[in-house]
Amino acid sequence: MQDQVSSTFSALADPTRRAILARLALGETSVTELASPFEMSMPAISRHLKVLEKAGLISRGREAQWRPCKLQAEPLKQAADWLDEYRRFWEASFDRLDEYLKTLQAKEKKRGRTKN
Amino acid sequence: MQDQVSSTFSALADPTRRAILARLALGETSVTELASPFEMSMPAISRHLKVLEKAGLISRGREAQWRPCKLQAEPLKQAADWLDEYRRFWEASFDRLDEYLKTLQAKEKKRGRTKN
DNA sequence: TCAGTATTTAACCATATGGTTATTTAACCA
DNA sequence: TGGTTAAATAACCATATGGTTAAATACTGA
Repeated sequence: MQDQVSSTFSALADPTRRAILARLALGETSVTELASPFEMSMPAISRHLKVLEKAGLISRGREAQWRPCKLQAEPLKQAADWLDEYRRFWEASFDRLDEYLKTLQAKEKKRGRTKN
Repeated sequence: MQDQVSSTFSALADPTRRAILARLALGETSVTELASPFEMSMPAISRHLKVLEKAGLISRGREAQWRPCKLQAEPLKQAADWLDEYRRFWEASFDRLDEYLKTLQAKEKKRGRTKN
């Protein structure tokens, strides 16, 4: 299989799955209720849930004939941590970013090659 | 096409593309240099770059026969904002999370159905 | 104009993804 | 036991993804 961060981002790349996670943020619930907002067959939802489960984003219990799903946020934290490395790029103004890159290059003692 | 957040997460789901972004965080550079760390043909890299470009994660210039790539962080911010909605789930201890869910349910004035 | 370098595009292939309907499994209830 | 509900699995299909090699394009520089 692939690495954790890849499978997390991959799971999050589908709007249906993100909507499912949003619903689970309100508390755990059954597959049928998770499926209800979508114009999609149960097997389709079932497979989305399998993707989320493999990515560690949900866990499933057993309660009579229901298989309640529950949000597991740890992989989201890892994804957020990855993104956080780039925070300075969207927080800095363009001018300040240029400054930052110049500082970086100064530290690298002109190895040439990369422009700017 | 798909929505912005979907194409961003989708682009980030590949380790090669994340490595390319990591390199671009050091400053803009050519396709050939971006390709050098990988055991992969140039066309493969070229297509990864196209995915990143379509997701708005990079922009490309023209300088003689080079097409320098540059990181564009705005979509990363949107992805981070999406994830941030779930921060409380990984920051809260399990006990505190349970408390939070109970509070939520209290507000909902027992509509029944969802357990916990 | 011609040769070389950088990059993209074309054509192809294998596997993954996301959906469907039909069937099966698991548990409840009477 | 048999009928009902919840959910997963099987079998199938179309399209997307990620790689390849070979060819085309865009620019440089003599």
